[in-house]
This record gives sequence, structure tokens and C-alpha cells, in this order.
Amino acid sequence: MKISSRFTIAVHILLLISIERNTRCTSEYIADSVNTNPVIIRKVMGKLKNAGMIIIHRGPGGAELLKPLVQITLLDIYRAVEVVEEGELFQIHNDPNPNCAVGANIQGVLELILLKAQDAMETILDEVTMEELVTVFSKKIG
Amino acid sequence: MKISSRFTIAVHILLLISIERNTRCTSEYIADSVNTNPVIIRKVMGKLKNAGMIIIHRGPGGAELLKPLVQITLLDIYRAVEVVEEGELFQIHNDPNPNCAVGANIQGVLELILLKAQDAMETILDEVTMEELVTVFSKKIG
DNA sequence: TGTAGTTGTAACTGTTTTGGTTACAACTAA
DNA sequence: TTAGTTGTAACCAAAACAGTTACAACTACA
Repeated sequence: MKISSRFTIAVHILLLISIERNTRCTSEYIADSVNTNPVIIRKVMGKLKNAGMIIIHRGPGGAELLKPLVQITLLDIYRAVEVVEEGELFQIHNDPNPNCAVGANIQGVLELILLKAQDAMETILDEVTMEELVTVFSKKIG
Repeated sequence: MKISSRFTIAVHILLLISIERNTRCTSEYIADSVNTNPVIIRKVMGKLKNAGMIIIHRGPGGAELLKPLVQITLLDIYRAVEVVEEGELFQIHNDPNPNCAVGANIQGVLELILLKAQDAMETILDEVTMEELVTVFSKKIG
């Protein structure tokens, strides 16, 4: 099981838009950097648009940020591309036998712990902003 | 995307074996409590056996714990049933364009953060032992 | 020594997700 | 008007998941 690469592709897209301000970032241009199909890029960008992060220009193509980089965390992107449903990282087996002491109580007991685990993971994502990522990249690129 | 219910099924199995010490926990008996097919149970139990957590009796059926409950954490079980590969919770898109500044560096930068996020999640699982879970259940059951 | 009951495993099914592709209508700046 | 782009539908192949049937191999016990 892996969390879909839609998430890292979305980060890639936002980085390109943020760093290459002078380039018209069309789906084709971005697809070449990500190394995938332009349609994949358009689908992901559509989700970023729905989340209010970017505006996409239809005729001439390209996109721009709608929010300051500091206000976009990795968690925001993760949510925007819907790679993991809220509170449902772990699939708990459904319909355990309610006539069994274990079956009747396991869902409630595990849910608490598993939500906590998911939350710990998502908190790390929430602590990283696109601002920080762009800074790291700017230094690398020089 | 969801982490396979193999994980919570494995916890369910270990709880049954731990709590119903006087019952011969065959795959059929357990399947009735989990509410699934006995073959599913046998497959998961096979993994718990491979991890050295239980011993399974072939002829008469049933299984017993091989480790003290304190020495089995939820992380141990999660690893035993192989629901998420080590350090690969997040799928990073492969082959980004190395001729692009973003494409050439994104993997390295993201990997660090995503490993940290995965680790935070798994740490929570590591903090819960089967001993604690059994205690919670014993109180509920009374 | 049979035999009943159980495990281990192979082989198959249907469903969902993922990543990718082709095709094309709708849009817009030049 | 048109060239280039977006948005979307409609596919495809591969993998993962959960489930099921079938059956050989095993073992306690009558």
C-alpha cells in the first residue's frame, strides 16, 4: 500500500509555478519536468484549482499562485489532491461479530489509536510550508 | 488509499488468542468473530507465525502466543502483516526530469520530510502494546 | 489404524485504485 | 480566424484487496 504519487506530483507542480515565475507553466511543460502525461498534470492542477491554490489560464495556458507560499502547507496539498480520506488512513475490518466480546469492542478501541497515528503523520506535513520548500530549492539551484 | 484491514484483523486474532485462553482458536472460530472467510484468517495467521508471534497446531487446530504480550507492539503486528513497506508509505513519482532544476532535486528534498511523517505515524503504533490492549478489553468485558 | 477435523496453499473471482493514453469540445489571446 | 491550451470523457493495463473453492498434508484420538 502506498499513498498516491498525485501528492508529490502536486508539490512538484506548485514548486515549478513558484520558482519559474517567468515561464508559462502549461500542462505540457510541467509534464515534461514531472515526466508524465499532460492529462495527469491537468487533473492534479484541477484539484489544486478547486482548493483555491492556483488560477489556471484557459486560452494561453499556464497557471499562477493564488495564495502566499507561507499559507500553503504540505498538508493543504495532501488534502487538496485527496490521497487519503479524512480519518481513514487505516481500513478497519467492517462488521466484526457483535456477539463476540472482542468483535463487539475492537472497532472503538482501535479507532482511537489509529486516528492518533494518522494525526501524527499529518501533523508533520502541516509543519512544512511551500515557502520553506521553495527556499531550500532556491539555495540548491543558486 | 487505505492501509489494508489485514492489520486490524491481525490485532483481532491476537486479542482472541490472548483473551480466550480456554478456547481452541481455529481459523473457523476466529473467522466467525472477525466475520470473514477462514482462509483469510489462515493467511494472516501465517504471517504472525512467520514473525514468531504465535505457534499454530496443525492437526487439532488452534494457536498460542509465543511472546509475552508486553513484547508485542502494534508496530510489530503492522510489520508482520506487511501492510506498508518500510519507508515507502508515500509513493514519490519516479523519473522526474533530471534536466530540470525542480525535477533533479525534488526526490531528495521530499523523501526526508515524508520519511519523517511516516515515522511519526509508526511511532504511535510502537507505543501501544498488546498488553495494554488486552487490559482495556478485560475491563470492557468485565 | 482409520478417520474426522484442521492447516497450508494454489487458483480463481470481482472490485477498486493507480497511472497512463487518446480524443475532442470549449476557450482565448494574438 | 486560428493556433495553442484546458477540461473532460472514455478507454486500457497493472496491481492490490477481499473473498471463495478446492484439495493435499497433517495429527490427535477413537
